[in-house]
Amino acid sequence: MKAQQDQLVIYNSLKGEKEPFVPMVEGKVGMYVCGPTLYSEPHMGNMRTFINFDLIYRYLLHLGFRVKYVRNVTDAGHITNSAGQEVDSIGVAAKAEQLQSLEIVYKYAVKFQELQRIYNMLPPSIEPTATQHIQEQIEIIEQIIANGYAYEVNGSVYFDTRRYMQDYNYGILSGRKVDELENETRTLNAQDEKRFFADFALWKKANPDDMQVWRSPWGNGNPGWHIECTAMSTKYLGKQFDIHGGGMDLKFPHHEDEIAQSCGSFGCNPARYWMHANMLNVNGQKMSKSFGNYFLPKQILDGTTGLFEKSYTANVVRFFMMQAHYRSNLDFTQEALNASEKGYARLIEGLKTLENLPATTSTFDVAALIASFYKAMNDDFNAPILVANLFEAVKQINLVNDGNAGISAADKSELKAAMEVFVHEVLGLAPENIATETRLAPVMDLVLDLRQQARTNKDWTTSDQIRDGLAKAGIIVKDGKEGTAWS
RNA sequence: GGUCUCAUGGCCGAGCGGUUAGGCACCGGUCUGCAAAACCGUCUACAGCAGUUCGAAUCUGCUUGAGACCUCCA
Repeated sequence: MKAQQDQLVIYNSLKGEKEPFVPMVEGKVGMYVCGPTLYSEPHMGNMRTFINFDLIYRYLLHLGFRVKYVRNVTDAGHITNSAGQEVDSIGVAAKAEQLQSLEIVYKYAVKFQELQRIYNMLPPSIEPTATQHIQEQIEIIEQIIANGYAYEVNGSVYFDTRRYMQDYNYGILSGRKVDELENETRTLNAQDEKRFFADFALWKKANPDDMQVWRSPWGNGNPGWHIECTAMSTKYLGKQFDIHGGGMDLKFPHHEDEIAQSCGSFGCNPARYWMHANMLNVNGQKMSKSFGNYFLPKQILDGTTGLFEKSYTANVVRFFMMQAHYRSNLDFTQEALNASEKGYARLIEGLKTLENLPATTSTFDVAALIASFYKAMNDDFNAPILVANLFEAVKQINLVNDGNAGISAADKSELKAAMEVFVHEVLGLAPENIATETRLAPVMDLVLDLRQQARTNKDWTTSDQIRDGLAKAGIIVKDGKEGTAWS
């Protein structure tokens, strides 16, 4: 695996190009990913980012890296809404549901955990929350002030962007230049307090109706939106670590400000590789709460999105996502989902067929095929290419199955092992639940036996009655050369 | 308005100067009581216009269209 580790290339948003991945400590990876804000149930778009980083995490683990994967949970914070007003989203949700902030957070945290299980995401090494790290945030703010890159005004603390720009490059990640940023003349509460429009809050003085308030050297208040990630990534991964990830939409201002905070307090960019996952689209537009074009991850499983005629399993949804690169937009359409459903079935069938293949002599290069799996993933986690290569394997498997190709016993077991690893462990497609099948099998044997009797007697009415009845129950009967199968 | 990204066959999507990516649909075939499913085969596209090159989906310029960010967002 060491050899494969050395082949890994990652697209670094910081430089805008792919580069060989060289971890700070050989064989180890520190990775931080911005998690959800728990004021509502994460929608499918949110999930795509987490599923993509789950893929990345899984492949790093497969390569043998010891990965420390930290993904935070935002359960506090003073933030601004689309109208430019300061709103504590969690507080708003809490008031709307007549609950305390912590109840809201916990409620959605439980849902998020459930979704992670359903979509077969590996739990991160640590899932720290903002409210558990108020002290750490305060300490970093103090350090930034001490270094001269922040100032206090009336119980709030702001990052001094102009001062910072004398020593560092603000905009290094997003490519933004401050003098090109439009100086919006919005009437923000904080506008008067800021020395410069591009300054951002590190600490906000409490409002009278705030549901959550913390004590600080500057009085009661709330931490700014960006500082929690700096505090938690530093605490668990150090002042500098290997990979920082998140959604594309966090690039600016969130990640830009994280860099500023780290440079402003410790003098270094927190991460060596910045990775950004692209958005999930519905009808060509980003899925988001504000557009209202979102649906929940569970709705697609029970067919209640209102967008699609039928439901899809979590594996199909995940497979669908794996067929697009993490840096590309992905359009969620029924036709595409149906295509994935069938493609997924073909892949899994191929895997089953492989097990029962007769061993002869190999007529195709199994080693090269397996190498192609690695080559795809080593090229910036190119899952779509991996999937294409897996289908190439399926094609060969079917050819062997039809007697038009051959595979040796040794190659067969190697291919089987490799495919199972890439399908289940790397792509994270959960093995189908065989427990249900095991329990149902005797019943199905009986039913299909009765149907076979009817067919032998050319009693097509009874035969089709059984077939259609099972179809209604979601069980598809397949008549083949060697008997009848079901699924 | 500023910054940036993208435009690929019926659909979804890889592609990073020279190989039919792949999946689904369609069509043809094998199988089948009929179906379905499965399997095999077929389908050779790169928004438009110029340019660079022996050669461009791939590089450059312009045009048109779409999207993201600039404000909470994964």
